[in-house]
Amino acid sequence: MPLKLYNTRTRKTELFTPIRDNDVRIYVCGLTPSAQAHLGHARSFLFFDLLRRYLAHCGYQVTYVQNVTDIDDRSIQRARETGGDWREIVHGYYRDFKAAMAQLGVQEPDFEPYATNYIPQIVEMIARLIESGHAYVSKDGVYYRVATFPTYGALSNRNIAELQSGARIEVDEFKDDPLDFALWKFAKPGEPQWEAPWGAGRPGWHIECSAMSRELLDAQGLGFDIHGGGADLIFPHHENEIAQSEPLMQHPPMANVWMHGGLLLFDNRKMSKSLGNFEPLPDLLARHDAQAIRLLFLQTGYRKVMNFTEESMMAATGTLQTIRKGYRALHQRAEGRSAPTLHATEQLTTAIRNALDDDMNTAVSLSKLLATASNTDALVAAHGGDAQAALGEFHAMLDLLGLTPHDSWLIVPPAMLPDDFVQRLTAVLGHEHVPAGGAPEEALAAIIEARLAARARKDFSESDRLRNALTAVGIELKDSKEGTTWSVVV
RNA sequence: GGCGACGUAGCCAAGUGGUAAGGCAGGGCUCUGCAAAAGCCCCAUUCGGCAGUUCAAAUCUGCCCGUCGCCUCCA
Repeated sequence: MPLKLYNTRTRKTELFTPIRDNDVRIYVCGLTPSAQAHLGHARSFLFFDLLRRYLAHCGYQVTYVQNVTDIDDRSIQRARETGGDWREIVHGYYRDFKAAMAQLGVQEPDFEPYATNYIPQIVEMIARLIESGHAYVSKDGVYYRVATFPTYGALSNRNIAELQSGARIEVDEFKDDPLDFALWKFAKPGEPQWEAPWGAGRPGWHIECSAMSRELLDAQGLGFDIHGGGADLIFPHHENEIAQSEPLMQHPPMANVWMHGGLLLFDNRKMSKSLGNFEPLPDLLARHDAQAIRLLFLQTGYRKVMNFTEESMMAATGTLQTIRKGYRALHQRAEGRSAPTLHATEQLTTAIRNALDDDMNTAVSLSKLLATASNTDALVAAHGGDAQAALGEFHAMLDLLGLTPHDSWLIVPPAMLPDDFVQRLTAVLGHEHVPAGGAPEEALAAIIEARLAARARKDFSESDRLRNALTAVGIELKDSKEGTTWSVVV
């Protein structure tokens, strides 16, 4: 089953066909690090990370570009407010963002261009737009003349006349038309600036993406394969990118497939910098398992608006446990086996591929994975009893979905005993089994040993008394054939 | 006002004409002294409402109700 993707440009789900044989080129609008990144950003980049993984899995050679718009009005304003340096502000937020992405298992882009490193390309593109009559120099900057691009609005399904009558477009005395947008903004005193033929200043938002995608993915102007971003970028950002790029191309469209991720709501409202209703990503990642966050997003279609709640986060955490248990069970069965003969059946792989081929239906693909995780016997049986092969397939699919198994999945993490453990234990049991001044671990070991001795002589009332005592101080015991283990109850 | 998305069990969510995936939570059973773990099983005659098309509708059409997004910086 071939891959089909929904294309915002045509408003249809279409067969995906690369422009250049096996070579797939993707440009995703990255971050403008003028504030902390939030979960909405994570959702978007997590999705494009998955898309990239899947395209690679399908055998394509993928080039993935994700830009950094490191100069914008907001970061300048922030620098003015705090008295800091705009570069430091931007780089600080970006560093946090990168760390969060790494934690979420998002692969590094092949190119991560900073807008300020492409000023010459930006200036050149603006010059060509002026030459060709698509842009004009005004008093406070250079503007794009929207009226010169007849198909403006095609991506977002709007028409120019309608937009012009819209009451919400800011009227600017230096623009010939309210729809026109800035390509270059002349610097006011004290603002960061770069030299340009029309006057020193900085690039407007939008032009950096046109210039950098051209430079890195499409020097010939033949278009590239996929352009992605959040749904809130469709208008005006992507519309403007098209207007800037396509007049200078050999063969429009700028990008064959335009893909947009649904926005994430928080408390039923859009997360946004301006509304301020979001929890910074680093804070959220400190509270929740990064893989559970990835899993949470896999459960919902990428184009759907999704509402984040603490409850759904907890559910995803539970689901992740199911997956880890399944993996652990498979791993145990596979141990000691030899000669892994993969490709025995690959039923799971086929099911997951079919789901992803259908416009990246992660919810269905995940359900296939979960059916396996909670019934590992079936997967092993499908591999003719070869647990090693079953494990290999399961592992590969987890990796494809970005839920790469970690060694820690195989062990129950050693819990930390609370600092006041001995004290609390003494309060419950006295010094009966608790050596005074001993380490918490020793005290616990002593109790466990005493209980095992009681069990050995079938003194179950004593055994239960000790279990209950430990329960009272928050320790849960588990008896198994291998011995007694404990964990801290939260 | 224009454009668009969504409304499926307690919660999340898949399903776009053939009789409701999956997860979380909940319940039952088996097994272990108890407990936990594990395994097995149950959990929507019904898809916001009302009409209509059809042999057949959660899926198509119309109207209505509700929630949200874009149209302004935003993933």
